[in-house]
Amino acid sequence: MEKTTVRQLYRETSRYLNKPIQVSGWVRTVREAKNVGFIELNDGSFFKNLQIVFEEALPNFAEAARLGTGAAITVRGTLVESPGTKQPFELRATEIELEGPVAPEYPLQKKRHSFEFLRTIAHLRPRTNTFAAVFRLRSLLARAIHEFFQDRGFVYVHTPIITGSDCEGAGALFRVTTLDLTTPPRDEAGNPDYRQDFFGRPANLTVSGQLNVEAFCLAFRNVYTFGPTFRAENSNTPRHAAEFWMIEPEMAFADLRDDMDLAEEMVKYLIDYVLTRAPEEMEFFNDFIDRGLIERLRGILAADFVRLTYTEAVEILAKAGADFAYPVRWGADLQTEHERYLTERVFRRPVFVTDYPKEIKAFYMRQNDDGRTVAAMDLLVPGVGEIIGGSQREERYERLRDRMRELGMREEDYWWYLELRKYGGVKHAGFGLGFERALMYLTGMQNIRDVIPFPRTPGWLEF
RNA sequence: UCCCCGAUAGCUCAAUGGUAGAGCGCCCGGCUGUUAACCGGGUGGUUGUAGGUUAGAGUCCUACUCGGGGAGCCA
Repeated sequence: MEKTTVRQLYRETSRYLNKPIQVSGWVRTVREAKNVGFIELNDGSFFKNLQIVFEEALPNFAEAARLGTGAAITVRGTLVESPGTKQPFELRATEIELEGPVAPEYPLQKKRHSFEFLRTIAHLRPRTNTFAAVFRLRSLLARAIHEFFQDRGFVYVHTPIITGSDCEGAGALFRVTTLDLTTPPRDEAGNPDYRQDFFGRPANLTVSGQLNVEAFCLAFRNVYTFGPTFRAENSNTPRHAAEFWMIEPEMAFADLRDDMDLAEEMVKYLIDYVLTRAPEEMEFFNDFIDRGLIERLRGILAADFVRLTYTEAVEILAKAGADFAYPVRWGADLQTEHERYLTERVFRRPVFVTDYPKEIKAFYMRQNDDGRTVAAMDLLVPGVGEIIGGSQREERYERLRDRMRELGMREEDYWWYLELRKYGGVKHAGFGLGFERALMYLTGMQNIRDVIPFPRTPGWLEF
């Protein structure tokens, strides 16, 4: 008797129909009458369930009828066409073997649970429809990202998780130490003496792999990172987590236009990839999470992304006459309400905003000839907001050094980053894509905690 | 971190400052193919935590914890 998966049964039905097969999985629900019973079985291989039919002739009919939601079983029988309308076929069982019983207090019911409750049982929630779909899509999206870049010759670089620099000052840092925090060794000034710490200096978890990946960019030409990043900010929003994953491509001999071209091509590639490869999951998101999702994503495949400068954006917003809580003013960063207005009301599609004032952007962004803006770009998408932030990098040694001095940065901390500009430095550009934000955009899920298997947020480190 | 709202049975929610309830789940029974199956019965509580006000607190007050919405920071 052939061991099969539910995925195989759905994808190659004719091969298995009217043949004896064996499946193993977890019970989603049991319905029983006096002498016939039904089990919805999910084996983890496929989004949809397999209906098991068992009748009085089954030796352990009573035991099967008492199976609880969550129990693990192996079923042998024949796959037949189903007289019911909700499934094309079903497994007529000749044998049902209990692999793992389930205690009656199993918290997952067949009815809908709130996402807030399911977060408190993160070890069980992947067994629900929504999270099975979310995390299969997460896996698929990771693969799509690698395929996109590797197919285009990009080299995957593992940048360090532990760093000695605070990279661009992008947010609060998690300190990494082996010092005894109750009685740390002290230096002459009475501060903790990091010379005696593991690395002989302060160490932190990375907030970005960008600076490191630039070194590889200037060797391999086109590179990308894809890994975890950590921000110790006390951010309590549906879009922030303390631990998240980021994709950071970097291209040599490329300017801001090339950067936007890559970002647009990538976003469209990812949409097409998940629509093609996970149709059941996407249909589920469309029906139960975000009505209109698929139509919206298809529309984006066909649309050209809008590209406008920060200065143009400010003009549009100023003329809009909308009632903003924060006034629009050249020189101030765009507020969330401004970004949403642009992408959701004015253009109704993804929007690149470029050439921001240098004062509100990072030190490494390339200074424009106007002396007051830098070659930066943010990609704003309806529903999620900022999903990508990128720039052309400052490749001119003196300009970069002077900007760092203006900002009071310690050059010696960035000696190797500056050296990249001395030894064959070329124009180059890249961006950062929040992996979870992309996943939210593609699934319609509205809280980042619900697209991370075991999310870490301020005050929450369960599991 | 700031503003607003919330926390009651395993879950989702009711309860005028006056005896803590319902639906679902779970357990038992019934039902000839079910589809969130259905029908009947039963089970189920330190009302988030710690204080306070009151003759009396789920209800009012304070702090804290966690959650939701918004903002900031950003991906």
